[in-house]
Amino acid sequence: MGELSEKGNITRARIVETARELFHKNGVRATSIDQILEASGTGKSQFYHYFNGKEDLVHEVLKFYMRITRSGDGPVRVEIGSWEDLERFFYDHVEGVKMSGCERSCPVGSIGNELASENERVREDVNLIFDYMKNNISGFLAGLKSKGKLKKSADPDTLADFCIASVQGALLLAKVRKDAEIKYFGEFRYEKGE
Amino acid sequence: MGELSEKGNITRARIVETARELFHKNGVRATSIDQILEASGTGKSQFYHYFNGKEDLVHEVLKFYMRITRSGDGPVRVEIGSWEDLERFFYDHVEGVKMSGCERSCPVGSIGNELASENERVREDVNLIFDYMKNNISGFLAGLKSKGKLKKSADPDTLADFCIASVQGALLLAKVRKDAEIKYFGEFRYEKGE
Amino acid sequence: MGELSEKGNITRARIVETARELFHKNGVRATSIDQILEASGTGKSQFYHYFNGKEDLVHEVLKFYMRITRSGDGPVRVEIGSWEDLERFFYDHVEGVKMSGCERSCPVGSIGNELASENERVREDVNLIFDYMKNNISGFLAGLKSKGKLKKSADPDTLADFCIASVQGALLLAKVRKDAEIKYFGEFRYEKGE
Amino acid sequence: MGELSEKGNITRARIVETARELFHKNGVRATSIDQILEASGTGKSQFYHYFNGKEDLVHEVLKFYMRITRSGDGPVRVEIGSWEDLERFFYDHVEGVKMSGCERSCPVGSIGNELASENERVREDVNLIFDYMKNNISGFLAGLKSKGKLKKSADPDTLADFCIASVQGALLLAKVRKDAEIKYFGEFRYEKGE
DNA sequence: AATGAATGAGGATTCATTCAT
DNA sequence: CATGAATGAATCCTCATTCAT
Repeated sequence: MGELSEKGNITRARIVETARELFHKNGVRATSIDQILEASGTGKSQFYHYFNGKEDLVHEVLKFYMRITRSGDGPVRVEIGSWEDLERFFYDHVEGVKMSGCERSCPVGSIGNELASENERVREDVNLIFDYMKNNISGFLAGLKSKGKLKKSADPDTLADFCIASVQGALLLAKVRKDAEIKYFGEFRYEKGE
Repeated sequence: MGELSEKGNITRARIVETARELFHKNGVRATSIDQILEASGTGKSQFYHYFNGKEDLVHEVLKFYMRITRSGDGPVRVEIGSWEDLERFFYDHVEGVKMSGCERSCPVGSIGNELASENERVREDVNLIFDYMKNNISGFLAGLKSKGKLKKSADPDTLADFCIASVQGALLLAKVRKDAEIKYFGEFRYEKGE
Repeated sequence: MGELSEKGNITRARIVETARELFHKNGVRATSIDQILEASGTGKSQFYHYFNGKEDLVHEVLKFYMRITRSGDGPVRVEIGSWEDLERFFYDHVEGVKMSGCERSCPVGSIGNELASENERVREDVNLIFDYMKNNISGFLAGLKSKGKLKKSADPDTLADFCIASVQGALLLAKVRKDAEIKYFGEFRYEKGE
Repeated sequence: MGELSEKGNITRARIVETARELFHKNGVRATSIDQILEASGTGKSQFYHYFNGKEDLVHEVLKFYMRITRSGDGPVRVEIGSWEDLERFFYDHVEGVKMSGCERSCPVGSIGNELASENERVREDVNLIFDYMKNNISGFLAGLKSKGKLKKSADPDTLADFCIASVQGALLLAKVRKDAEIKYFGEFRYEKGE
């Protein structure tokens, strides 16, 4: 019933998944299409049947990240309803880094860092993902604030940005240090305090 | 009197400076040596007279960042002796981003993000720079703590890491958003409070 | 039914054949890949579709020589069943040199001479070809000896080596002299005598 | 009294000696001028003060070989006055190969093989050296013949060529096999026989 | 939907050689 | 005699992409 056959979808998905993995591991520019096709066991020009080019593939990878971020199927759960959820949001990220032997930072942030200045669509894709997470966090904080459970001076938007930035920076540090011992996430807890 | 003639040093320095600029603007992989040589007005193969290869050039660029970080000649002053200094440390970074029209993040962090996993020397170079900044900050905080001017629960090392990570993440966010309105740096101020 | 399509094989074979010719004429290092591709009328980067690099191409060329040596399809017939065959083995080589205007020596020996010290695989390839020829000769001589038709003191292996070496050296001399008047091959005949 | 100062001659000689060594080890084309200058500790463009170019250097190296061949200062003594001398001529060559771990063949023959077809002067240089050795041998054999100590059917020139070729081929074989066990040189002894 | 051959521009690097001092 | 910076063509190789089947 779909516009693509089942098998086609599978091939396509395999390409995206392999690309996602290699982009995360080595970066976008450091990953050639040939590499992706070989790693995914796909014939050479299947690629151009499913995608318009490398840029399109990057877009698809980012769409994938957006999807699992929204659905909660990914390693980072971003539905924030409690301080515990927020803390878990931090530690989900850390777990991801640890699982890679601390050799990778955030896959979305990395792509943003590498391509945002030269590719507007990529920039927007990454922005959307960051914004989605940020809104989830600021929504939670705004709720707290409306119930008087947050310092008056605290601005939910500002703090949510702070969370996103801290996570991105922390993962980069972990990669550069090859060490994911991140202690400062606990600092955010102070917000809770009266 | 130097080990290299004056003229040689000039050509070499011009290459490093141009590379630094282009690496920051477009990333290392996105910058070809030809581009660097053309932009620096250097003949085609002077490059290999002065450097062993691209990796060597990246190393030189990072050494440059280390040098200006230590000497304080760069846009970011990293001698921290007061809360004002710390705040200025944050805003120096932000200014750098704004000056680029928010199209760039931290040049050092970017290189780390792009190459740390594939190039151990680069990883170490970036690590050294981060550590230098971190130590300056934690030194200041430790001084405060010893004078009882910091919360007992606060750990200088942890908070210094937090500062570095926040800055790195904030610059990435600014780039992805094309907007450097970063408000949360003020949050760090709370440490001062008793 | 083959593992490569017919057309692909043709392009690939054309590259190998052109390389073989140019390697023989000018040497391996003196022959650039661009030259090969231009001479074979192949698009610039087809080469890396079929070969892993120049070394791989040299290997293929040597495999080709091994093949025609075994099959007897080449200019040198190496099945030795009589003194006439052995003599012909010498003169086949000489004919090859003469046909090139005495500007080339043995294509296999040349490659060995140029690359054996830096490339183990090439060394082994050349060695295999020499050994194949040597074994054919020593087999013939051993047969003679068992029938008492060779001097007792004569060692088939030693004499076979002698044949190979003489041919290689003779072709080199012919090239250096631009003259293929080689008379001494007749000397080997003496073995026959009681 | 010479046209070049003593020091100049030393520098020049050092370049030639280093080139000779590297040409023998790796081949002429595989040896860059930079390599030679670095290995000889010579400043970059001293080279063009003493030589007209790489070709000129090759010529000088071959002249060096000619000189030590004539003078007998080299590893191969080429004055042939007895069967023992001739045998020694063979084994001097073999010793040279063994000393290099069997990784090299004849330095003169190698250069001839690599460059004779593209460089007439080199071809002539190599030819001269081969001819000098050949004449020494044929002179000895002619003397024997005139005294009736050689088979009537034996032609001194032909046999001398045979000697040169055998040596060249044998050294190539030794290199390709990484084994300098050469037994067949004894075969030449038969000439002595009645 | 699939195959893989073909394209050609561009990337990093090396080289022999010349020039300015 | 000596230094080493500068040149630019050439070399090997990779890449994203298109074409023919």
